[in-house]
Amino acid sequence: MDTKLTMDKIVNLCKSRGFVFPGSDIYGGFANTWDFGPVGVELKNNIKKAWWKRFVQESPNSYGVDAAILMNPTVWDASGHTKSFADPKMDCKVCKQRFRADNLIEDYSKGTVVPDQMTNEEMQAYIAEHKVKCPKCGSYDWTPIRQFKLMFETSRGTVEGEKDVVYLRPETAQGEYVNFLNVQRTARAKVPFGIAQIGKSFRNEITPGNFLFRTIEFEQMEHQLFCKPDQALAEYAEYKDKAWKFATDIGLKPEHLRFHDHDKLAHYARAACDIQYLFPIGWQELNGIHHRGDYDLSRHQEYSGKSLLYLDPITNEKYLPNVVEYSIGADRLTLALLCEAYDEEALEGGDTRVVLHLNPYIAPYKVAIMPLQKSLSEKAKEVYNNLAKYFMADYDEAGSIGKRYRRQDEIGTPYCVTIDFDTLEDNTVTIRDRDTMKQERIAISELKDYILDKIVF
RNA sequence: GCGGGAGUGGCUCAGUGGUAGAGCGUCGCCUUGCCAAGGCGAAUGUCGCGAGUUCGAAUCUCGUCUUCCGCUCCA
Repeated sequence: MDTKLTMDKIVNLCKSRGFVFPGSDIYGGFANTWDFGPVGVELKNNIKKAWWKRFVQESPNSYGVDAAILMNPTVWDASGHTKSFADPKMDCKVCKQRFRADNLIEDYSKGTVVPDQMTNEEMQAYIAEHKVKCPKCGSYDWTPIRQFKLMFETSRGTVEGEKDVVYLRPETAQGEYVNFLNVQRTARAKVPFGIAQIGKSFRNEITPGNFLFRTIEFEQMEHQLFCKPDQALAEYAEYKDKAWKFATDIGLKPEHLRFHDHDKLAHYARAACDIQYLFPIGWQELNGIHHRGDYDLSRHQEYSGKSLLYLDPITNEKYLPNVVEYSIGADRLTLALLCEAYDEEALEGGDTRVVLHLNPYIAPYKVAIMPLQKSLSEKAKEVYNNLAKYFMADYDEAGSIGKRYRRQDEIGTPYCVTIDFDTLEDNTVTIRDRDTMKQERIAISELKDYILDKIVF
């Protein structure tokens, strides 16, 4: 059997076992959208829980928010998205390549013209006047400039014709920035402190999707640390360690992770670095850590007209904190963990089993209860009902016992419990470990604590 | 948006003009009783959709939709 991991194998397992289905499946799908199924939603929720636990629950100076997806449109002017997230594109009619008009002008003029200051009409006139040619094929045969918007637009309005454009947020970060003082005041937080948020973002990208890797709707897990400007670089460095520790703790192998520092920085960033993961499609970004300086707070101060200065209660200094942002895609992390956990193991007798070696904390089901025979189902259901009060448990009485083990292996269930005839006599069961396939006999009364001990993050 | 491939049961595919098949999977029963065993049985398809050609279309023609792979970006 070919044991090389491919994205196809992950996609197929996800579809057949109920992790992830194509979005709008019965209509033939909808590109770059995916629906999480019964076990997928458990997995993803557990991943989010683990992240929240690490970055909020166990971080005494961090606080959560859940901001609205639809924000006052001025927020996106302040953040720079209405400008930078709408690219003026032109297609070469000869070779069918698409280019950004501003890049064409910048390259043609060798930097002597600043297209950022130009309107689309001016850019188009410039290109016509200088007969700027296609960099690829050398032709001069362009389509008109079309605004390619990366933000999804919708409208708000009660009267037809009097609508205002509003945007589906392209990132969650602004929800934390605009609530900076609200959180600081109500939590009585002292700098440095963090605001965390998990939520959906939307980007209208024409992109190769690579399954969950890039989707038009995705969930971000973000932590924004507000700190004193002279401490920002130190915090930034510390965040690299924190991000790395979380990635490895949740189950990604260090040899599949690496740092990647950015040379070219986004308009808001003073320093930026990614952690990349070795996906089946190669090294790709898993999360980003950005030192954003006071860009965001100063812009929001400017556009809102509200002071966002922090008053240090000890030194009485007044200043605009700097922000260190740590952001990771929940869907992307889910994909990475599926890739990491996926294994095709050769068994004695030439058999193979597909098994997901997931961290027990994030596994969809913690335990599967299986009666050896259907005549034992009453006792088995009793055990199941008791355990289901504490964590996700599965119940399976269909097919041979071996087949049921394999089914649980494929969805990463760390423990399988079988109820046999001895159980009726002495109230003990066999518990089998997913990774080692070792079995041991324990009392029903100890089952709950036995499993709870193993599923701590 | 452009170029190229592809759409037949849940999955993988066969079927090139005569009103749909296999394997796997699923479900039920029997058997077995701790790692995908075996037997019997069952369900699931207006062959992506819409026109056209034809006595007759999964099969030929046109259109359309969806999806996958390449071109721009990013968590």
